[in-house]
Amino acid sequence: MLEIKFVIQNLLIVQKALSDRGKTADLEVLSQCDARRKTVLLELEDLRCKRNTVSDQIAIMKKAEDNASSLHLEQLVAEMRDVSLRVKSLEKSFAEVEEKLQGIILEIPNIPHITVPVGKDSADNPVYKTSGIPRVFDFAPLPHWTIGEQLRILDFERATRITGARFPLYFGAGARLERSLINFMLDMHTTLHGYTEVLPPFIVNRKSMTHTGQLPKFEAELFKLEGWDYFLIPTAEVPVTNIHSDEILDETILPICYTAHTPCFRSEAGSYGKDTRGLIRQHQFNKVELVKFTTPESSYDELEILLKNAEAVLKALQIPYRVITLCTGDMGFSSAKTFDIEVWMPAQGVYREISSCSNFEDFQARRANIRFKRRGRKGTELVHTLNGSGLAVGRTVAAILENCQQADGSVVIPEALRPYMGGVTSITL
RNA sequence: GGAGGGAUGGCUGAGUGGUUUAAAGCGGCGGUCUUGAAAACCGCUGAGUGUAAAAGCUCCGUAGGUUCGAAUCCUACUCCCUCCGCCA
Repeated sequence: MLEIKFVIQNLLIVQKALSDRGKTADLEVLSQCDARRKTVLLELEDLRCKRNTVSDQIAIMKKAEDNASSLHLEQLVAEMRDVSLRVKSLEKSFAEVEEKLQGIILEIPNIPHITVPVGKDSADNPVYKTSGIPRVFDFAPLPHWTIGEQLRILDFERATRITGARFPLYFGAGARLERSLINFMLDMHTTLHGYTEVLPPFIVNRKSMTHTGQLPKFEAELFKLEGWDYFLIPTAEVPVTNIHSDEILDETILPICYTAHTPCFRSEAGSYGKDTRGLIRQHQFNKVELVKFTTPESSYDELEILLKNAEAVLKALQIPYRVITLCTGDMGFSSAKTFDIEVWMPAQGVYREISSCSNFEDFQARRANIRFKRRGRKGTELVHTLNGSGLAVGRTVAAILENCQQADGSVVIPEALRPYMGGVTSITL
């Protein structure tokens, strides 16, 4: 959420940010509401002040029990009865205009950072860096779903029987590969990169979803629990960022770095027909997430570090990837700047997103009321929040299957992962 | 599911209708003393909004209600704790 005061004072900046994103918002109505809010509040505070002072007077008079002033007292009480009614009616008007204001401001996306390239969609995302050289195959590489089914470690058909389309079902070495990757990633981030491991709830309330920006605008993307105002998490970002909502943190404990493995649930509304095969686009998938809370002045340095921490996983697995900077039109609602890591998928011959690392600046912190206090300074400031996938686990399995496949149909396990696989060096039938 | 207790500032915790603008302690900041530190002592110290700075206003789990006036009384809800039952 942007600060209303900032939006009112910088209408042109916000207008440009919106159009760069290819979005619109009713800023006209917003400034009207803000003006009305001010008028109502002014009158309301005036009346409340009067009520407070006269009520104190009444208290003093009652204590004095001065009979001579009892008539005057009755008059005052009668007058205050009227004032009180007007206060109530103004409070109602205030609440109404405030609600309208909140409704608008909650649906305005974050302002892209100055370094974010302006562009319309994913075609305009510039490459930030490339790592590793795609392997040259002396046979036609198979897509991961074919490899997985041939090795009998993935079974999409039976998964459909259990639930429906777009749910995963792993067997044997496949299930173990997924589990190994989760442990491998968590171990790397906790021991090498200084993150604290967290195991959060997989179901959150409406407030938490609003804090991180999934709501109120994107409810269609979420799975909601019937009979509850609870949702399945689409990413660990939601529960982990909300760990510190409504808190005032001490400057000295920043940055706070958390890593968490959770399953993620997405309805993938509007994605019918996209990536219908394989592990790329599922309603349920595992992800290891990285979340940071930082001071405003360090958040962009921390974003670079976060990105490197995520990259380190693919580097260790020796799988080629590239990093792109998302342009204004392709960036998520809450983000000020996002890097996507895209892993090489040889069967399709394309790079596919496997991680998304973002700095939200104070956008989520303002919604979630996450502040920090500097030593020896009055007042509080909003923290900056960041997060990134480190990495999407299902997609990593897909990348390993495709990049490490052999002519005989087997898949060689990357060396770094072998200790987690009980020393297994390759998956064969 | 049944019974009872509770929710107050960064933390602990007093406060059952009005000159209390929420006591006190801890923590934090500053000072005195000291070569330095600790201890002791003194002072300052909730969050927002608003202002040039003030004043003012809001906030005692949330939402309503009663009242001239509510942390305090009433109603509903949420969450937490204890005990019983069930249970991985």
